[in-house]
Amino acid sequence: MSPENVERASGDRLTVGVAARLSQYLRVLTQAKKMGKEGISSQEISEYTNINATQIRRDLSGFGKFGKRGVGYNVDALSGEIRKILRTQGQHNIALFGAGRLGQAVASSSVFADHGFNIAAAFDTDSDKVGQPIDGMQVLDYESLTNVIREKNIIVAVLAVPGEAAQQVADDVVHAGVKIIFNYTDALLHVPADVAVHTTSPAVELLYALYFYLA
Amino acid sequence: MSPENVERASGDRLTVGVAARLSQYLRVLTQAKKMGKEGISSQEISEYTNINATQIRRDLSGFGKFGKRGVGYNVDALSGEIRKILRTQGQHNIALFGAGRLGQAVASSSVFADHGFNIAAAFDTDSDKVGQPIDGMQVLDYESLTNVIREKNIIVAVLAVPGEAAQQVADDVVHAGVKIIFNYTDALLHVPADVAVHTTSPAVELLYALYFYLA
DNA sequence: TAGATTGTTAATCGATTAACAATC
DNA sequence: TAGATTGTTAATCGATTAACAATC
Repeated sequence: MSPENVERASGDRLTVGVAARLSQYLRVLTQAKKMGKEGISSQEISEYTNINATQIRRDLSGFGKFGKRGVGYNVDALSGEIRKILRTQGQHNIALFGAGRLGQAVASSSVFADHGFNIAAAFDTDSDKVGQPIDGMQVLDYESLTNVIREKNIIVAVLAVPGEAAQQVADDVVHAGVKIIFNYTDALLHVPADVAVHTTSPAVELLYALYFYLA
Repeated sequence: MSPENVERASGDRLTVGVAARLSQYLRVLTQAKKMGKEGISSQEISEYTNINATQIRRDLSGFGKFGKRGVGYNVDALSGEIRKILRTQGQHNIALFGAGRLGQAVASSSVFADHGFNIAAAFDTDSDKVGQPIDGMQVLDYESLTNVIREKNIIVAVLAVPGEAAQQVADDVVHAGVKIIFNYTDALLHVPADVAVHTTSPAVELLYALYFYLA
């Protein structure tokens, strides 16, 4: 083991860049496995992530020799190693807010389940939606959020509500103990410093892809 | 103007990093305007994007002096400047594939419209959905995609179809001339080198947020 | 004037890339 | 053996950060 590996193994935090890239590799590996692929090369991962193949090999070799020269990486084995590094081998309960079309789409998708995230509760303020089924669960009354979040030890909230309601929901879930908010709305959310907000912005990614197409 | 500005103004391509960050700033500015904000500081933009405030000022000052010391930036003016830099002032037609819950959620959202993207056509293979209204349009038959894409000069396709159908749709839209694919499915898409694929992966972002929460 | 925030520099750190020996 | 791909080095480039004068 190189000195660098010893440091890493001894529990240093990953840099933001490394953690983000490892997560990307895991997405590709998870999907590759679903598609029945057993092996994969750094070049293939590169094509799916737009991350340089040398960078990928460099990131991985910082934690061990996971590949076979001339062959590539084993999909299952590499997935396991990355999960270990990211310490995300367990299941995590998450809460979904908003049982509209977007909320239903999120609930019925396998993207969260594939990565160990279990939608443990879904909430809506609309009394017509409360009690209705959503992905095998019942939509819960928004008023019950604090108790449910505490009971089920939920630290991740997914916001699929109207933009106007987003800040109120953010305030309420933070008060109940949520530390990570995944924001599907376009609202700019104010949260305490110890809470992380991730906002999806498809249009932003398009803008930027378009620049490189037009230029 | 510094030599660097002269270079930029003369038509050099932005680096990937700069273009990505400018797009982020534009998302915040667009939303800040919606919320009635007239001015904004680099510190505020930093809070919403998780990009360092010095980095933001540095990025912007490479193109001109857009701010006022002691005051900050004017939201409208700065939006305009960034749009100029990204050359995305016009309207762009995009095509939506899949009129299920996710497709409907995408169509009824304002995220694309806010940034000048006009959903000019929506397609589905399900004959029950074809002809039905979606966000003021009619869902079109999937078979008509090639003609519609060429007629409306569409270079961006948004995929909200089942994962199993994604590669076929990608092949078809590429054949019709699409250059940018926004992939909401979990499929790993094979496309020619001149086509850009952007895959949204909420679970990946959660994984990585969770790492920093757990560590 | 006092407070705030930009624009800019300089130093450091991490990402990117090409190249290639090692080895499957 | 021949071909392929990893693991690793070294050089370069861009991102990050602290610091602070300029100035609103």
